[in-house]
Amino acid sequence: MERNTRQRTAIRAAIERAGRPLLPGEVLEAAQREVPGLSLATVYRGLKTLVDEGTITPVSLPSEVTRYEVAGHHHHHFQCLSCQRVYDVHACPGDLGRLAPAGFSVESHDLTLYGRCGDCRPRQPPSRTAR
Amino acid sequence: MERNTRQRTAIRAAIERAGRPLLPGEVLEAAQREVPGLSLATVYRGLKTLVDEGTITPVSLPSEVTRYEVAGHHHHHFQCLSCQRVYDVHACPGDLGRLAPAGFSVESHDLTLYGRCGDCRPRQPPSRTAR
DNA sequence: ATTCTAATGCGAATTCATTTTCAATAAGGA
DNA sequence: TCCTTATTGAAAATGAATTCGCATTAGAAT
Repeated sequence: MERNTRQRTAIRAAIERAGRPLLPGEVLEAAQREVPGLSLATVYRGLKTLVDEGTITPVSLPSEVTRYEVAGHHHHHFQCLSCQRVYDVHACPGDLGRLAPAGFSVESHDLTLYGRCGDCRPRQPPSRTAR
Repeated sequence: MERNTRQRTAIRAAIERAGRPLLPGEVLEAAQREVPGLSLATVYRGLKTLVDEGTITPVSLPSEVTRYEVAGHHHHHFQCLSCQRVYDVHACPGDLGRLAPAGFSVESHDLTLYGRCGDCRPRQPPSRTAR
């Protein structure tokens, strides 16, 4: 039977706190604040368990290692071109079936936006007249 | 200086003929019809050269090995859930910047549709009355 | 408290796409 | 045709992510 260990709890908590998809390494770093000795192998084992029980879902973006986030409803992602972090986008263009070639049926879609996140976007420099 | 070898020509031709992004292995298989002894290492070398000279572009989809297709304008992709082949989608929902969280700036986007391609979609079964 | 065994930490081992090494081959200019 | 060297095939080597082996630890049921 499955046990509640400190490490697995820390892994789950790290992902819930983040509110965005985390890389295995990011999960390790975050969860180590709670369980210092935590190892990467245990993170992988924990991620697998949490995915199996439906608590979290894998998030795969082009050319990126799979991240993990709390399982939930359909949404998309935004990746910052500067810090590479991934954020949820709770909006969806919807009805994209019409874009597919004739004779093809569309069942789902993935959308990734790229740009600068709030932290990495350069602040609006003060205008000359505003000084 | 760069030489025109049979193998590199076959690699380029295979990608042009396909009209869709190909995996290195698919390029190998297709180009071997022209150059039977062709090796995968040479395919990788050829792909690199063709990317560098701007003839082809890499196509990366979530959880998928990078494919290659003839370089061209902005478009998206469709992956068949049955045969895993990838097709071009020459349509775009456009203006997705509004979907991003406030304070984020969007520079580009990737969209992948999933479903059944023309070859894999089950034919409309004849209706009972049509028999 | 005792017991059973799932879970962990660590390092070694895998996996698999891609790259490199190296001797042999073949473009293509002279 | 001859020569230089880019290119190739085959096999070995990489590199990075993920998994596994195993002795040890620690949940949690009794």
